[in-house]
Amino acid sequence: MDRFLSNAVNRIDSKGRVSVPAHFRSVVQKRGFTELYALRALDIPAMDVGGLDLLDRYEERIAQEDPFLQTADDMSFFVHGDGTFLKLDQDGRITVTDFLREHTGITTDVAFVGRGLFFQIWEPERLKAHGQEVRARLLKLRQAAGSGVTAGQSAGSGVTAGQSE
Amino acid sequence: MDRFLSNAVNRIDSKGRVSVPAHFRSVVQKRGFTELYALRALDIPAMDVGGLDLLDRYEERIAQEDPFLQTADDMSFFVHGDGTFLKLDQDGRITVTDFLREHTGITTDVAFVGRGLFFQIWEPERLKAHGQEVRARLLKLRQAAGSGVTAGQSAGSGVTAGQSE
DNA sequence: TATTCGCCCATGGTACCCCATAGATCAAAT
DNA sequence: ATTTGATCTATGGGGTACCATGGGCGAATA
Repeated sequence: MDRFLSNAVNRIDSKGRVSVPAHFRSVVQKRGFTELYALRALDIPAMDVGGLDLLDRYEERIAQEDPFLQTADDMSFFVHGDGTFLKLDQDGRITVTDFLREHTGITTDVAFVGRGLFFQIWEPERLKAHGQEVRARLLKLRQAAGSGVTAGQSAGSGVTAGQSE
Repeated sequence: MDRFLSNAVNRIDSKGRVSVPAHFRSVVQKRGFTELYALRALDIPAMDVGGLDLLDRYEERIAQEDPFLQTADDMSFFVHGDGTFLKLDQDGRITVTDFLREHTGITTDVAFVGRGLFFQIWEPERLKAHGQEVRARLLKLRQAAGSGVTAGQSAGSGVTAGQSE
């Protein structure tokens, strides 16, 4: 399997390090990532983490915009300014910096959530709350639109698969 | 990686010096910048810092304007008249001049923000405020983008709509 | 002369390397 | 099925190199 799947909660040690789940590490290796790129998610207190391809994809998107309009500038500000590299140490751990803590609210434990081509980092309690919100939204969506909706909507999303515990 | 990424806040010492983040310095070297140019960003209290290519970028923008309009002349004046060199000392520090302070509002601390091919210098509090504005605009953009976005929105991740796959 | 600027070194903190260990997981064997 | 043993994984800690920061000093400048 070369997709990020399932989720796990690990503890931050006294030096501020936390193990990336072994399964995720093997995916990272299989996909040939040498560095991890982490980005603050827009409207949720989580970091999106992936390989350089994640960054490439964003930069391609930015390139489509008129480089002198505000939108392109905003996007670059977001992708470059609110992004960072996470270095895996030799034991497969990352250092949880203030930058990560600030956006996520992480203090002592880190939740890792597989999302297919990338994964996310959460503060465990907030993840739980968010999971319930997502579930409620999906339920409402299905009830509103009838039976065929689930398949049609989840086509480009991966939410239904990745979020379930 | 040879792009300016992530952000950091460093303190100005009693001599008016501040360290450029080590990661940025390595990018400067990798990209072969022999000198750093600092230009006033157009509509924000920040300095754009980069190599010669930074000037090219600005001039390209000016070229887009009608040369008979005042805008082009204003821009040229602004860019060429208000640029400086930033000299890195042996320990990778730059001196924060009054010129920098004036445009940015910097007093005791400097925020460095990666922007891909260049980086920016901000007063930390103003940066934070600007970041919130940018995020709000991007969020609005995504919500306005239409139906395909719904899934991407719960996926919570990026500027682009189709997040996974 | 007074001030600034560039170069040098010192230091505390942090990030990274290496190794150790307890618990979990899995396999084979009884 | 239970037990036993080998491997894998998360976690802890020691040591080291790097980095941000502070300060000294001499040369250039005003």
